[in-house]
Amino acid sequence: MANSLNLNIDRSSPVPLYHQVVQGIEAAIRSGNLEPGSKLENEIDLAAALNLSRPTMRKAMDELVRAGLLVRKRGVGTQVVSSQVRRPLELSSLYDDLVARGGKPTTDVLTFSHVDADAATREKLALHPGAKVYHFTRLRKVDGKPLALMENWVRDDIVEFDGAALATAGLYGILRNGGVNFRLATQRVGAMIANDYQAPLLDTTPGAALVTMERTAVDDTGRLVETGHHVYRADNYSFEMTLVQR
Amino acid sequence: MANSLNLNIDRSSPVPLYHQVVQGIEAAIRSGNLEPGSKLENEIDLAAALNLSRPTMRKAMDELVRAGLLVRKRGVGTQVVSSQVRRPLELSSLYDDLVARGGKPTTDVLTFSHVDADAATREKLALHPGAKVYHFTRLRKVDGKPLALMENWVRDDIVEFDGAALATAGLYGILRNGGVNFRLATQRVGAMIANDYQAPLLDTTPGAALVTMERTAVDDTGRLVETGHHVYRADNYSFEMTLVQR
DNA sequence: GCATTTAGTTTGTCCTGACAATAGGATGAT
DNA sequence: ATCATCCTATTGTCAGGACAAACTAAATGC
Repeated sequence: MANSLNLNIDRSSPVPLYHQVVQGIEAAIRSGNLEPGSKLENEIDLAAALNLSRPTMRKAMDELVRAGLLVRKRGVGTQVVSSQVRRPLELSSLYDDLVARGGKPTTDVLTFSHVDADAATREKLALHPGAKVYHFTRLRKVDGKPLALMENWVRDDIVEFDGAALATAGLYGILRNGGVNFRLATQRVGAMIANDYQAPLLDTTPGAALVTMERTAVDDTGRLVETGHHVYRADNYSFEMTLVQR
Repeated sequence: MANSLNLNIDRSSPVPLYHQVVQGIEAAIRSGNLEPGSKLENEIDLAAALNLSRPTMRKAMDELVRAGLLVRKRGVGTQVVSSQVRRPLELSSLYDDLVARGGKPTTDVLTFSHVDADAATREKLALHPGAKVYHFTRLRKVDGKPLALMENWVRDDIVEFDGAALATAGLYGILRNGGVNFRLATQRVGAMIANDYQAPLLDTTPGAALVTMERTAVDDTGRLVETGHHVYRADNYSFEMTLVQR
């Protein structure tokens, strides 16, 4: 539709050009300026219009395809994907999620200790026998209502921890401040029944459905930094994700 | 570690060069030939060793980084990520998953109908009022044991459906045979308690934990082809995924 | 001995250019 | 009118080069 999408590319900005394009197109889509189903101009013309090379333009569109916002077809063109598609799965913590949604998260630190890692934890974090970890359980509330019960184990050779800090900042925030750059995480989502310990903390009854999530996070040096087991009230929380065919 | 990883690149193959590299390195990692934590040669030398250009080599490594198998750091190098990392989330059906694992899946078609889409379905598939859809429920078993109860709605203007075909082939297989090229899907994973209808079908008791999954799939033309609501026994199934920081 | 600078290595970004593969419509023959 | 063929538009793949930015480690100065 020759929608010339008037983007501003700032060549003096430290933000890479392709990323500026990603942000621009994403904003145009989310604002409705680019309608779902509409066709974009072809790569060559778009690149020329913005004074960019085709590889740069292509890299930007690659990201948007991966994010599930665009669909490409050889010989045909590129199309904005029909709405419904939300943000893809990102490596962010629940705390970040809640802050982004405008909720007011608070955290109760239920237990905090610095202990020898047991066999299961050593396996998950690839630690030597005798290594110690921080182990703690937290209860996350939003606007006073309990949402998640979290149990975590963190290597002790990266950041000095204390229980008080955990009450005011998210785990990932503390680790990032301590110089940890997260790169990837594996997580497993399942379900279980609330037991007698969990139910009162989450303000529900034993036997209620809970969503479970286990996650292990890796930093940019390849270290397994943190592993955790979280449970959420099923009526409050679910995991949404976008899968892209490759 | 100058691990020269002896790959064979076949320039006459229809498989893109960068993808051959992806497959080669992935195989080397999964076979243990490239150990977790070990460092790869730098991009330039690797490209030269395989007689490829650096952009091609880079594209291959990009994919592996996204897949969570490699970690890169400017000025330092590229490293094989510590094991633990399984396959990332892909757009495949449960049927495909089970076949890949070597199980013997069978399917009972419980109900099958061709009906007017209700408001909720029209919203999910972006259909006009009065449009019709195929609606069916299936019970998926592996080696005779029930695993998943699935309820799906499919547009009726793409592929002609009949209940018998569903008993022998997976939904996605039928649609793919009908010319549908899936591109992406959004799904939401949560939990619920088995009710009186679900429990006997899944060979469990009312009140047991179930994993729920809702999915809507989009094809390469942007059409919302299929939406479904599946439930799994929590003791048999969970969703595993790899999240990559961008 | 310690902090600072400097040089080297490696990945990150960006460019120009070229050809291949595919889809879809236009064209032409039957 | 129908079918096969050609043409065009568009994305997919690949090459080679250049410079920037970040990190490491060695050399330097105090």
